Amino acid sequence: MRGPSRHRGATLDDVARRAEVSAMTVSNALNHPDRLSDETLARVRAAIEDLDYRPNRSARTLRSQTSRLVGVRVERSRQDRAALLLDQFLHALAESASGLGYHLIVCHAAGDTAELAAYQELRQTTAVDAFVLTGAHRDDARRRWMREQGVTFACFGRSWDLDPDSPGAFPWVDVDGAAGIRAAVEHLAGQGHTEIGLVGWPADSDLGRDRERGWREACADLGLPARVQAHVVDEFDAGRDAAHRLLDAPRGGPVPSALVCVSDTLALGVLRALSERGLRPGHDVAVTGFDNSPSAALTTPGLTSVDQPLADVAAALMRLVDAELSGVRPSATHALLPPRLVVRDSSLAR
Amino acid sequence: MRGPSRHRGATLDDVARRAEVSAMTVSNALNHPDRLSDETLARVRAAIEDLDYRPNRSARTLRSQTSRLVGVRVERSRQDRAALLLDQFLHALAESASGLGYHLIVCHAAGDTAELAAYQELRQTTAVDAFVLTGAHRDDARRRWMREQGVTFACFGRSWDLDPDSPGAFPWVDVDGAAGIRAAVEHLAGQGHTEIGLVGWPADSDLGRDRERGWREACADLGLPARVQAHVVDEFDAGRDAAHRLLDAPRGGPVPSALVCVSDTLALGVLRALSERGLRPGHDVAVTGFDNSPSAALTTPGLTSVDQPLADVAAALMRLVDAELSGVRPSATHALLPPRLVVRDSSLAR
DNA sequence: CTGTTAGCGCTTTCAG
DNA sequence: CTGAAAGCGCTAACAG
Repeated sequence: MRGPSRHRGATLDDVARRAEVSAMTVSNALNHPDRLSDETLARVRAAIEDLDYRPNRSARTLRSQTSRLVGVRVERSRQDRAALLLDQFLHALAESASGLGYHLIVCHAAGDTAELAAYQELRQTTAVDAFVLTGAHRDDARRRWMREQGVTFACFGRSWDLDPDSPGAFPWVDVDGAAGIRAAVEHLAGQGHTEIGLVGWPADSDLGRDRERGWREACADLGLPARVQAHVVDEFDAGRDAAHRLLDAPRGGPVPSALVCVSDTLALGVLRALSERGLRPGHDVAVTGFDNSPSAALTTPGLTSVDQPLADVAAALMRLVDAELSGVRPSATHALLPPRLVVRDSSLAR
Repeated sequence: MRGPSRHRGATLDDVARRAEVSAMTVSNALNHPDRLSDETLARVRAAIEDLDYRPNRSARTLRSQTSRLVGVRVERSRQDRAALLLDQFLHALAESASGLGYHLIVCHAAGDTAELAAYQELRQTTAVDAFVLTGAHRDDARRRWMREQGVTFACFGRSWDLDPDSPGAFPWVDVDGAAGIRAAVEHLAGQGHTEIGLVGWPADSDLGRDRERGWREACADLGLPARVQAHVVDEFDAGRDAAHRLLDAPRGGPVPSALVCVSDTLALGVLRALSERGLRPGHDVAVTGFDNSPSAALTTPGLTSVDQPLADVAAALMRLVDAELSGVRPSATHALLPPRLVVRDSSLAR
């Protein structure tokens, strides 16, 4: 029933014996099926099936120096920030990886130096083929290291400081933050809001500047002022404080009736501030977030938020990695995916 | 500077040559340092250092049939449930693993059958040493499979149907749910509540029954009635509907002034219901959750919740796995860890 | 305490 | 299109 089962499953030789070919032919059936005649291929495949044969990754890696393992760092989540979506992203990445015959190997690291050390260790000990990075910074030390080492990688987060066609360009996938914020602004304008404020990140954040641009451009297109704004770090309390400041309308400035936030964390902080001021979200001040984190759906009132297509991001990243590892010239080395606004009560008057 | 660096780092032979010993001695320096004289050990270690040598996992695995890789499944998170804490748990697990010289390899699976298939694949192709399972069920097919295959594993979630000393017992780590709910009830009683209701899971959930027991026992100890209760699936809307039902006080029954929920998902649903009824959380009806998910801190008002010590759980799980793989008889094959109540505004009168 | 031999399971290389 | 030989880097088993 189970064939000539050795203790740990069938080997290539077992399959070869059964199919009455050499081990090499079985290997070719797996890796270069085009090299075999149809008849032989069918016989080998039947034998593989019969014996429930799976190639041993260690042996393969040892010989071919390629592991079909992709490294990914998992960061510690912070209680003062909405979920990092790691849950969804990692699942999606694992799914896409497995669809292409890869597995994910996880590493953790406390800081930036430790991150590189962890990657290096994974390269040296485990022959990891590639890495998926999240959150590209400008002038990212990680991508410099990857390039130096000649390691394949792809990044969730675009290259802000490099032209996509420049020699330093690297594969990335990102979500169009400006478009997401624009959708939020348009939705709010459709609700009749005319003074739409922004709660953004500090100016040194490329991601934040991109999202801010969406706000500014959408307001301009709609003929609305884009003047009420705050720029704070991505923390709950910072969002809360910012809302208080903006709603206090310093120096008799305009009072926003809607606040667009560049993250759910900030938006949730804004909702807290509204509560503290006795204002009703949606009714008195409309609020939108970004990320569509689990909290957005579960808080009360529900938080309107920009949903990132994480499954698509993950799939695109794995395709890029696979293309590079396969030596295929991919049709594009980067992708900017459109987000989708999920409307909930925090931005509706009733 | 970099020694006789081959293309992909130094090998055992490189180190052996440099230390003027045999390859075997270098191997022993790594795996059985007690077998070497102090003098030789020091020389080998210096050579390892000099060459920045790291053992090749594939070669080691191929030869010794042990990979120091631990498999863990990542599930898709659901938008209608509070974060599964995968973020925090996975990071903690990765950290504990790396402290003991292991790495985590991720697998995904759509259903229960697919899960076993994924584990089997990881065993056959990648020689994964052990698995960490989450969420044990009664009569769990996964642990039966693990046992049949002779695979090492440890489970986040206790064995409900087996005596810890019975032959079928397996290593597990869990959080004491009853104690967590008890803490919530005691806190509410301390706030003056005398009719404390429960929003629990269906009776077929062992985990839910355990938490319910905490409520029942705490109420009994405090001389309070434990009579208002609902049992629903773990979804936001189910919690919301349950709260409406309980607060409608069917048949003129008692109206609870506090609701203890067995999950944050349910508690967040309850908060939504309060809002729909124009009731103020904490002031009119106190609410507590379980998990201390990110949403608990970020919703308004903040949700009082039972925090699970995930870092401790992860560390204990990896210790169990390591003990079993090392053939060490562990001092205990399971651990029940105490949770900690985090009090926020949802359970405070002001 | 240290070294020799052999081979884990696969794929690269090169011949047929 | 198929196969034989060799060896990836390491460690188990044994010998000295």
